[in-house]
Amino acid sequence: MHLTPAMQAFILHWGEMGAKWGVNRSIAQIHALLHIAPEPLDAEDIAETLGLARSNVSTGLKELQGWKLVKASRALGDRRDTFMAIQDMFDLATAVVEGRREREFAPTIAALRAVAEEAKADATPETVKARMQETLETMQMFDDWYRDISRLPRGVQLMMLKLGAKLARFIPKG
Amino acid sequence: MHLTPAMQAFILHWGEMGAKWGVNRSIAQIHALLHIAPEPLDAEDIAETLGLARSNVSTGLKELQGWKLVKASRALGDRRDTFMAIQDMFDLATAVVEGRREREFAPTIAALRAVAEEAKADATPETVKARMQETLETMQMFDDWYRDISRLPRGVQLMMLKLGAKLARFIPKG
DNA sequence: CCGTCATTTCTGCATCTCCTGAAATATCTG
DNA sequence: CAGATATTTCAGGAGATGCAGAAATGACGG
Repeated sequence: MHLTPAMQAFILHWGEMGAKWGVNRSIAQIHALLHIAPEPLDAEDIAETLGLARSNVSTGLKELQGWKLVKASRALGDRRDTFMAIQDMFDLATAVVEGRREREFAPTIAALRAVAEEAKADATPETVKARMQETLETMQMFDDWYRDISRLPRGVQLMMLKLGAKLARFIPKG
Repeated sequence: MHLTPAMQAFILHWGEMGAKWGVNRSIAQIHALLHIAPEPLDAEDIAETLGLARSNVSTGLKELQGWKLVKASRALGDRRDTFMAIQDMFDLATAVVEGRREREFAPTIAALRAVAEEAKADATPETVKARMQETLETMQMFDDWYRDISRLPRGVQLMMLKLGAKLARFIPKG
């Protein structure tokens, strides 16, 4: 697939952003390419376009599918897969947040909960135990909030986003 | 400073979490230690406790101060700095989010805006330009939302968090 | 202005991550 | 089942990151 300079720049920036957030740069670039691509691409095409080894693209695509950011499909009577990124930006954001929550945030909360429990048994000072507990509770509060919100219908979520700070007006006092 | 097994475990998990989110593991550990420490620690103490080179602790502390997660202070008539992490968990979360927005999210939006502009001039296909535009607008929407919310008083923010999905009830229809 | 103590910068090395190309495996066709 | 095509796995190497220790810089007291 031919890339115009602007498309190259887009992919580059997307890759940078990924790198800063702990995502492999190449994988982020593959995602960027699929994100702007008007039609599904096959792995070979991606490898050529981005100048990556075919094998890498394979691994990257697998990972992106694991995050549910990319879907594979195969045209009838074709032998190779073609790949497409989630189209809707809101769905994309949801998938990313949900993925990170599930794989990184939730397990950390669970681990810290166990640690806080362990602290009760060993010689950990009271003040430290209290800090751990507070940490845990706040993280849990954020997690609960996210899970609450994520269950709402998309339309309501969008509304809340667009209302932004104005929402505060409708909050019951006290 | 002596670490009980639970404290060690806490620091380890905090470090792991940091690593997954693109933060240097040692730096995350330094932060974890300061986070649970009941009183301010000096750099020497941190280095010993975590088994890091003194120089690395220095760099790490500088970075943590840059993120406004840690404050340095010096007792009157003392020659060495002591360090303390933000105490309130909500303040911590705010500092992290604000830091990332400022350094990583906002610059990316700006870069993508420039790219979208560039795309108008070069041979980028219409569909691709549209995708870029949509991407930009959604990212901007999230950013606007965050900036809106971040300006509200802490009490209101807490209220919104605790209300969670129930907030949807107060959203005006339409 | 010199000595002490603390901090920071810098250099080289160890480790880890990531990528490539080759080999192995899987899938489909005739 | 043999051949063709696509995908995945894997071992090795290149490059990036992170760390320790040495050297340089800075701050303060006398």
